[in-house]
Amino acid sequence: MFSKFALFTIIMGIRQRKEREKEEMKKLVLDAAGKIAVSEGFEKISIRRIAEEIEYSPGTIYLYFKNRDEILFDLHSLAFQKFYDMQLTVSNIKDPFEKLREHGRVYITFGLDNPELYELMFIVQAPGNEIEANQEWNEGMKTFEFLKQNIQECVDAGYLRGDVNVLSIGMWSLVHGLVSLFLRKRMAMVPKEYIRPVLYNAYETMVDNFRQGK
Amino acid sequence: MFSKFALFTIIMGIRQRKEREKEEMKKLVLDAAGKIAVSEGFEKISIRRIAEEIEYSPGTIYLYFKNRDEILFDLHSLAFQKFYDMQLTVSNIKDPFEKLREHGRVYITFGLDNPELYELMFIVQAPGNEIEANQEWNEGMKTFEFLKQNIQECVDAGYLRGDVNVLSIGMWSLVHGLVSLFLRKRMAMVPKEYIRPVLYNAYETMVDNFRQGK
DNA sequence: CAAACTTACTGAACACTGTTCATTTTGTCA
DNA sequence: TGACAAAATGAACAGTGTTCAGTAAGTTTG
Repeated sequence: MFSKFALFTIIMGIRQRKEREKEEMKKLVLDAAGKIAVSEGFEKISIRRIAEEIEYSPGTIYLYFKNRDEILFDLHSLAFQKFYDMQLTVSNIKDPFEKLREHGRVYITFGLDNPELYELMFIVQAPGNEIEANQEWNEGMKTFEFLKQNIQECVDAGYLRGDVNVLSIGMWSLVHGLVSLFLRKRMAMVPKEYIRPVLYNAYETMVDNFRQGK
Repeated sequence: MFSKFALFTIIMGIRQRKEREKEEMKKLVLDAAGKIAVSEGFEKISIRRIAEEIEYSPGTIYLYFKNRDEILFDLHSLAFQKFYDMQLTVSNIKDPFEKLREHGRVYITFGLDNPELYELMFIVQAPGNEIEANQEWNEGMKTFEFLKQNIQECVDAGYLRGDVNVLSIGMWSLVHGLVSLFLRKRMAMVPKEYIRPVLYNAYETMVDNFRQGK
């Protein structure tokens, strides 16, 4: 017979393996869902379509996710990781205002280059339901805090005036408005081939006019 | 036998009545769809649900609309009419900048007071598909032109600097961003009971900082 | 007025969707 | 190998948009 300690170790080992296998299955599902989103659009992510992709039956997916919304929420979280990495690249810009300018450009670029991810992060209903249910949104808050920091620096340096929270919401809404109106096909006044320069131009015109002093 | 003229008159009379009846049926469908949207949310608008509401079979609806998207598009057009009426109320404000300020407030108010209509106008995919297919968006352009006029006045009066088209896209994106982030539950940093004042405040802080000279 | 024609409408059928759950298969341990 | 537990299945339920052969109602003509 095993000692109490050895038995414990074995049980914990099994538990860990099970846990690992569970995570691997979740990853399999999320990868498949992500693949479908990128190649066919996020609205084509269906349980049956994922099941087909990973060669499991539809019912199996429900052993790892409570419902479709949870899959979309997890996908949204992964998208935020990717976005956050991109966002961090502005860190090495010294001048706060120049940093803010680039910050917005990076945001718009991410939205235009990763429309399906952007939809999941900021437009699609499903992740919003989870956010509301959980009464928190760590993913969104983390990138919002990063923006706030930048805005705080701008206020401290005299580039901007006003409450940092309010200014951050305003700046975020500006870039989100630009990207989301385009993604949802409400930028009919701009020919498709000019969208990118026009969005950058609109953002920069706004942010430059916004600059105080100097 | 009838004279050629009398015969023509009769035929045209019938054609008109048929046309009228067709319009009435369309109105019946759109009213039902609008009712469902307001009471249960736009995503609950289904052909079967509308059919039940108007006491016709689902198939009948397809004799008056080519598909569900067309119903949502027509609903979106009706919403724009309502919005345009509200938008016009800022016309009597003399000072261009004061007008612009109020313009934005009216926009935000409309979005918060009519979330389902706002979704259809600026967020939901379906009307966007029609916009893209038709290569035009009269409804959106009309209200955009009205905003542009206001911005032009602001530029002429020295309140704003820059290209009118670009400035208009920027201002529109700002207010759309504020409203749509909230409607899609991405304003987690703001407690629900403060949403209205915070959105107004964010908008006004932005627009006031934006003001040139003075 | 009745027959012929036209228009309006129906509802079953097709191919989808998310989700549940009794049943079966697979894996583990004594 | 037998007993138990865990994992996976796939049929079933209630929905969705859309089509179309068939029926019912309305209109025109002989």
